[in-house]
Amino acid sequence: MVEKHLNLSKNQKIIFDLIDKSPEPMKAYSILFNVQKKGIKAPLQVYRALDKLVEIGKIHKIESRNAFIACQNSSCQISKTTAFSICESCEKVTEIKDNKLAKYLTNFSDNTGMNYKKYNLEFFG
Amino acid sequence: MVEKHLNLSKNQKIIFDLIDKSPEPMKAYSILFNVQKKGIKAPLQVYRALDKLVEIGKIHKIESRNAFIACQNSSCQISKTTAFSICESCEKVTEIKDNKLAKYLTNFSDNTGMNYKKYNLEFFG
DNA sequence: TAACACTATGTAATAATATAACATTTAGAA
DNA sequence: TTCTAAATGTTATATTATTACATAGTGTTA
Repeated sequence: MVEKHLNLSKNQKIIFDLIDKSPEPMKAYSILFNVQKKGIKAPLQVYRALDKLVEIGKIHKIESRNAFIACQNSSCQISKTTAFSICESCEKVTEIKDNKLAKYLTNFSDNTGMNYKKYNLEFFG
Repeated sequence: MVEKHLNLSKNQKIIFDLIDKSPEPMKAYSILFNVQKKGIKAPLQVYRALDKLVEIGKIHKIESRNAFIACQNSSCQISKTTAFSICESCEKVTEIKDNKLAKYLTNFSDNTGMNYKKYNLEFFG
């Protein structure tokens, strides 16, 4: 796991480490508040690192919460297919790793015959 | 279809009609701009109507776009299970009505054995 | 009808989330 | 070294959403 973010830049490392340690999804301005002591002063610095981390699959955005969570897949890749369970009482979010579900959704064809290599699924309960 | 929004209030009707006529998802402030001539002046009036319309299932929020679309299911109900396809080039959004998909996801159990009566799925392509 | 509860509305102010524009620096490849 | 792409720093601003408080309508029921 040491090489996990060898190729991350300084700001990206700082922000990834913070999100990775957090037990719950973090919001951008909460991240900003927490990294100000490390010299990251502006929202844009946070959003740029978040964009990059999402792009390379090290974190995911929980769209319904505008919050970010570290990828919980140990062999973390550029992942365009994501699924989460979200507790509506406690706001705990867990990434769902289920190969059958992933296969089912990746192979899903809509009524036009189109299928999709990218999706985001959020379960609530 | 006449009784479709008999029980909607004035603001809810105005805003539902606008979204229903739109060929694409509408954002809250675009809605606001479009209904100002009808006397709806403030964001909160829009958000309150949107909240209610989502709650009763007449519209859905596309979370990844912060935009709202009319329910495309003719027998529109309080719907807690939603699936959409989103074109990343043209931003066209279509609601997916697929009973097998709905059944699969409604019956899905995660590794804790938990299953979920509510979900939102967004496909991108 | 009157009293009540519930839903909806109006208005102002502000909070929270996100991006545009521009200048500079760093890291790696050629 | 030179070049290029990626990353950073900074200010300002755009976009999305909520808080707080006052008022009005709607339906129920005593």
